[in-house]
Amino acid sequence: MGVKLKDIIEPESINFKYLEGRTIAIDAFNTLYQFLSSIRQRDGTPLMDYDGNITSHLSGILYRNASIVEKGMKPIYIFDGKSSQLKKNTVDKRREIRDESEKKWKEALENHDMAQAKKYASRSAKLSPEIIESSKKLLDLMGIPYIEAAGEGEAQASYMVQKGDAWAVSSQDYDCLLFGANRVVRNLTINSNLGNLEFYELKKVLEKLAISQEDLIKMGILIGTDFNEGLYRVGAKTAFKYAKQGKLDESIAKLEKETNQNIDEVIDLFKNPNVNKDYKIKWNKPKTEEALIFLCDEHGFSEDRVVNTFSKLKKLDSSQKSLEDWF
DNA sequence: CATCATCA
DNA sequence: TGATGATGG
Repeated sequence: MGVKLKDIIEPESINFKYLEGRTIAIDAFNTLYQFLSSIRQRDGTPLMDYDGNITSHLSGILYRNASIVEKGMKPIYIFDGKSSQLKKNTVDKRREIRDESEKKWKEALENHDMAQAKKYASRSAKLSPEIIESSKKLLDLMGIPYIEAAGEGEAQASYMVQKGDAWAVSSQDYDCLLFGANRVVRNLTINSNLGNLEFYELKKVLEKLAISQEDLIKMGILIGTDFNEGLYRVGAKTAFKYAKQGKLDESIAKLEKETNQNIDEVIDLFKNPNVNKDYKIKWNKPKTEEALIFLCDEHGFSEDRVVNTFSKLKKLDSSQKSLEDWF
């Protein structure tokens, strides 16, 4: 879910042209959840191969990345590492909702209510180890690099933008702004070019609100993050009001007292996140033959489609120098 | 979600 | 040619 900052920050509207030639650090778990929840049939059944393995995520990765690369962007995927103990409540709550949704999905199917079935099926999506492994394998075959975060994927991606190794983070969550990512892209989907491709520049966000990065972190904490419960009935607007009134610290103190949480730990998690600083990024030549075995032979994809889609990946091969590298 | 076929 | 709905795996 992430921190709900939407009500106080205005996105810039951009198009793909703006992202051409840019390295985009994509939050892998965030993206995989989107694919798994939305790439489904009308009754909510995900795409599957003959053996019953879920393949929705492979479909999403294949087609979206081919398009991203064709448009001249350079994607890197960032996978979550070990999640913080502070996130335990959030993780537990999500699992509960998932399990509940799975039951409701089956109930809806028995009642032949397809709309409800689809709704609850999408909420029941979960990332199994097989899904994560097969996603990494496909990225590899496409020549797209991925990195394992030490902790939170968003923290790692944000660090990489700060270092200049990526130009922006792509994630649906606003948490990256708390982690200090200079640039964040939302809604990076193929059909987002007309209208809803959102762009946030942290520096401009802070300037416009006239607050510091630390203020933003504290506001996020008052609203509630994956790592702490927020103050009751405090959303983005109220938190911003507190910032303007100079009441952030007293509100944090109140939160600590009322909910018995150590907020210093949460602030530290955002300011000094656990990140992997030793990573390398390299785009490789796509392995089309191997991909055909993996996707078509093993997972039932159409050969024509895979061949056609892989032909869009040519730009990625860093051994093939592009024009700008020559000058 | 992304692609494809179809229809105006 | 672009909007719409079914299909993909």
